[in-house]
Amino acid sequence: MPPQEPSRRTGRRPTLKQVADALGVSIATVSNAFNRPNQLSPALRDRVLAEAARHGLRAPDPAARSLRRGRSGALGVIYTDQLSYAFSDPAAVLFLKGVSAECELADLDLVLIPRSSTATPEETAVGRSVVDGIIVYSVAEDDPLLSAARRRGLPLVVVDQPATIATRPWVGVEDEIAAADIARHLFDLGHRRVGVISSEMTRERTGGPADISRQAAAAFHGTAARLRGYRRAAEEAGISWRDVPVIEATDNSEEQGNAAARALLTDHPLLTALLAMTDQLALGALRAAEELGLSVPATLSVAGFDDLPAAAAHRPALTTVHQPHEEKGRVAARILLRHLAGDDIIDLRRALPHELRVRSTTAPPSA
Amino acid sequence: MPPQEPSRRTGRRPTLKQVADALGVSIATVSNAFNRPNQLSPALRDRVLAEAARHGLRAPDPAARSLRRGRSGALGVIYTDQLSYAFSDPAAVLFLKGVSAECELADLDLVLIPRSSTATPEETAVGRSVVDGIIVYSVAEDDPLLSAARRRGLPLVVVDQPATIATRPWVGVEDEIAAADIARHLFDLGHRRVGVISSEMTRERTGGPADISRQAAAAFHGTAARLRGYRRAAEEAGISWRDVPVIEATDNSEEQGNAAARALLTDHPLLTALLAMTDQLALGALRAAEELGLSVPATLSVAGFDDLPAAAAHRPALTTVHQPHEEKGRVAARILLRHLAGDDIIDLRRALPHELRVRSTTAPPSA
DNA sequence: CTGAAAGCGCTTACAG
DNA sequence: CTGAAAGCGCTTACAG
Repeated sequence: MPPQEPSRRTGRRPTLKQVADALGVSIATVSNAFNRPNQLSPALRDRVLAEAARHGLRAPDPAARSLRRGRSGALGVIYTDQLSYAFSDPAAVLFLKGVSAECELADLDLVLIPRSSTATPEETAVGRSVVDGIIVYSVAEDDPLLSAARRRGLPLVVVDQPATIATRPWVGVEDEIAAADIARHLFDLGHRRVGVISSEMTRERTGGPADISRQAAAAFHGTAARLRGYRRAAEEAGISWRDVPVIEATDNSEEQGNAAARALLTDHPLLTALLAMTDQLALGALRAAEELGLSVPATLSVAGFDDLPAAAAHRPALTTVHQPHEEKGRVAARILLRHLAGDDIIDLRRALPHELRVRSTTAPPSA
Repeated sequence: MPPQEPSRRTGRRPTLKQVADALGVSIATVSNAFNRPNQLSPALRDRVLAEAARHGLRAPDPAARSLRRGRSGALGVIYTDQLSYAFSDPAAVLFLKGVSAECELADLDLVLIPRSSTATPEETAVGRSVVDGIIVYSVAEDDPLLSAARRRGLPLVVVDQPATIATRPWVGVEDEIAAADIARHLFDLGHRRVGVISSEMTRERTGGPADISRQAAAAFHGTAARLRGYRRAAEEAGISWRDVPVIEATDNSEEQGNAAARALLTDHPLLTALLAMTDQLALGALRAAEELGLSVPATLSVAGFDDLPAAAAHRPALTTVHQPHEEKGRVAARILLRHLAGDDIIDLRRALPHELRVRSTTAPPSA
């Protein structure tokens, strides 16, 4: 018995077959009119297209075409966190801008893949998206979404995480070196009592003071690498890492930076400088300093990481490490495209340059 | 002859059939193991899933599933401009945040559809995306992408444009009323010589002074409606619209606001207030005033529209009209979802509230 | 320049 | 609880 269920598609879309029947030609010819214009005479093509338009058919059905062709013309992106948070994260917005610019050039859709909010395993969402490859943006090493993406067997490019054997294509910045650079800047200025405002270390948000064992558990590559960089610079300056208080934020917001700075300054009133792991956190720390009546950089130095547009715009302008967020997005998309085209995977790794930007929130300690 | 072309799919994905054959069951059973767990015994389901995992099969092929089911589990968005510009537009970013939050709740992909950069008609991109419906965000009435989207026959919800008969579902703000409100605020303060910094009127960016005939050609609904609101308030205040100079920006950036303010102030040195059609433009005008040494609001009043986060954060804080950008995104997504579910189209229209926010950039004229 | 035929991988109502 | 069969709508290599 033929299954008689009605199509779920709203409004019953027209098909190539309807157009072919109306014209008395084969569906291959209708398909060719859309896909290989020079396979048929201009006159026939015009007739086919006119008839198709009359039926309200603008293009062959995308799902059927994707199935038959084996590719969809879309790139997927998965994000650290809930998808909607990405739009509150200026670095992510710049990154997506870069990705979208490349999609535009290649005429590819950009699919933002949410984390499933349902009770089903997080794997479902990433398993179901119609995409040719996935950009994994700043996702924790132990994220089930990442393993689901890997198991799906689609080409992947990992951004801001160390590449593993399973996913060679990679783009990022030398986080450890960059972090050491900015920490060294503070130590070179003469600071000895420095506090660190760290990003989240694991997917479970604990927050608060983070001792060495907590630091060792960091699953976010970026956090772990920057912490190592800070530590290296401290030890090179002859400062024991145990003497550097580290506080962990629960998300990348100014509010968290503000709260963390207050906590640090309360517990360690002698601190002369704050090393924030992102500009958002640094901007929050700056606000805390202002509210506390501490003048920056005279009484307190503050350094960030990222060089968001807001860093240079802030008064005083924030000393930070620049990284090319938008370019990172472009490069990630380009690598994925080359990967899809079958390029040799050896070349699919790119460390992007970073640069220390000394501005007005850092100075030698006054004490 | 069977076509022998190899599948284009990278890495030869495993299929339900392979798993079924390996186990000696039907592919229907494998499908059921994924889609209707309680259609088979737990023991068999476990065996099927284990075998599938062994083959590296996490989920049924998305394109085939979309074709067969007649729906894809994805929502599309098209934007006014090049897709990558959306990420430089704070209002668009907030809007997308709202859309993505709803996608997350409904476990749907969010597909950002680019404009084709190739020579092919702009219609190709929007014709090919695998989506169940499309959100048309702030697109000009005469945009070919909009007509392409309409012709595709997919459910559409139009945002920030007037709804036409062809696309009833609609979300937006009462632009004309909101614009009249803020203009009236200026006139009530006693301003008589007011200049307008307008957003683009048509898809072709001309820029520069815009006389009444140019204004009448405005194809962007938001621009046209706000202009009408300004005009109404001016005329209610007994001011002839002909005496109100209007300058048109070529994009929604602070740079354009700065340049437009300078041009306006150069040609009309007696202006006591500037009415900017967006906060971005207003922020640029504020910068121009600062660079020109005009004190705000003592010498010059400036008003915006949108109430971006940067408006309240600016010193002095910008007087503007608040509109709920993120909420607009949420509502657009919800309406589309209800539309897809077959809800009565009558209810699918929502005007969102706006609110005048008087802050510190407006005051009575000093002259 | 045009068409017949195979098949992309899946889901579903129904029979057993 | 499990399977046979139909068919979603299309594209392609090839024959004519």
